[in-house]
Amino acid sequence: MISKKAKYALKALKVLTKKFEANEPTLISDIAVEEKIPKKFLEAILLELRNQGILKSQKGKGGGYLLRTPPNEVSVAKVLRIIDGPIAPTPCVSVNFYGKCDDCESEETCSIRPIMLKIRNASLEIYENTSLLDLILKDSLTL
Amino acid sequence: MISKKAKYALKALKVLTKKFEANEPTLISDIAVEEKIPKKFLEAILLELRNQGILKSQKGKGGGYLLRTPPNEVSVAKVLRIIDGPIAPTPCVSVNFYGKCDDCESEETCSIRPIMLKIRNASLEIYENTSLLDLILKDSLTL
DNA sequence: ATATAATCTACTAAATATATAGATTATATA
DNA sequence: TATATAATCTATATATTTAGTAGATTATAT
Repeated sequence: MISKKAKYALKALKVLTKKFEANEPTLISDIAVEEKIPKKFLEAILLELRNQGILKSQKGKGGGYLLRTPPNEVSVAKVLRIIDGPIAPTPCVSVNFYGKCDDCESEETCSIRPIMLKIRNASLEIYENTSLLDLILKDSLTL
Repeated sequence: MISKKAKYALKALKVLTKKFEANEPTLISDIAVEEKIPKKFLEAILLELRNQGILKSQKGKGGGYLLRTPPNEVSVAKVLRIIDGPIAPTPCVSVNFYGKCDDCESEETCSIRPIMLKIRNASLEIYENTSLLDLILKDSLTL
């Protein structure tokens, strides 16, 4: 399961994706209301996305948040890694958060690693190749 | 990420799969030592697998745990659902643990649901079609 | 009767998830 | 330059989950 935080992040980014062409900052509170996200919690999420280079922000009147890059250039994988960490099901098959499993003698002989590798590959294939733009395009298609 | 508990469960089941033909009970403590799993923690895991019909047990001397059914009939999906719960990334796309997301107006218009559905399908395809027997067969191949 | 091995009951500690409250800082604009 | 605005920072709070541990009890083979 992805966290509610990650879901909130994707929903917030969806809003900013829809407003990307307009190039006008969007208020945290507007996003919070529109997507039913607790405002203070959303603040922390957007700040994190900004610090990791996904968003840019503007303080004061007329301020708010904007995507830093075009939405087709931001993958869902990137967002999930920032908010939830590893996408892989075990540390030993993670690309960005690799870690040796403390109960494992060797990765070569581990019997559960192969299936976890398959899961990781299948998940990454989808998450890496879906951009924020894709999210709203699919959105339109289902209407 | 799957929990360490789920990984322990799969490793324990791997041991029991290898010993399935012999039809002799295996001790909790033997599995614990062999797979470097805290014994008391493993006890709880095996009990859960037994209560859910994956294992059978025998008390007293000569006792221990055995697989209830042939290992090719037990999918990794079944094990993961018992130990970790849902395989799906969100409640709204879960087959066995479906639940409405409290922040969502409608599942039809949700923009992140389609990608989560894809992830679920890809994961289930792998987890459902991999049995305990497959785990050790792949194991042998990599030796 | 005894040793064995699973089972049951009851905790514990640490980490993570999901937030909330209030003070501070930067900025546009009147 | 004063003011309102809106993001940012600091500090908690609370519940749940994770990953265990300890010790008593029950069933069984010999």
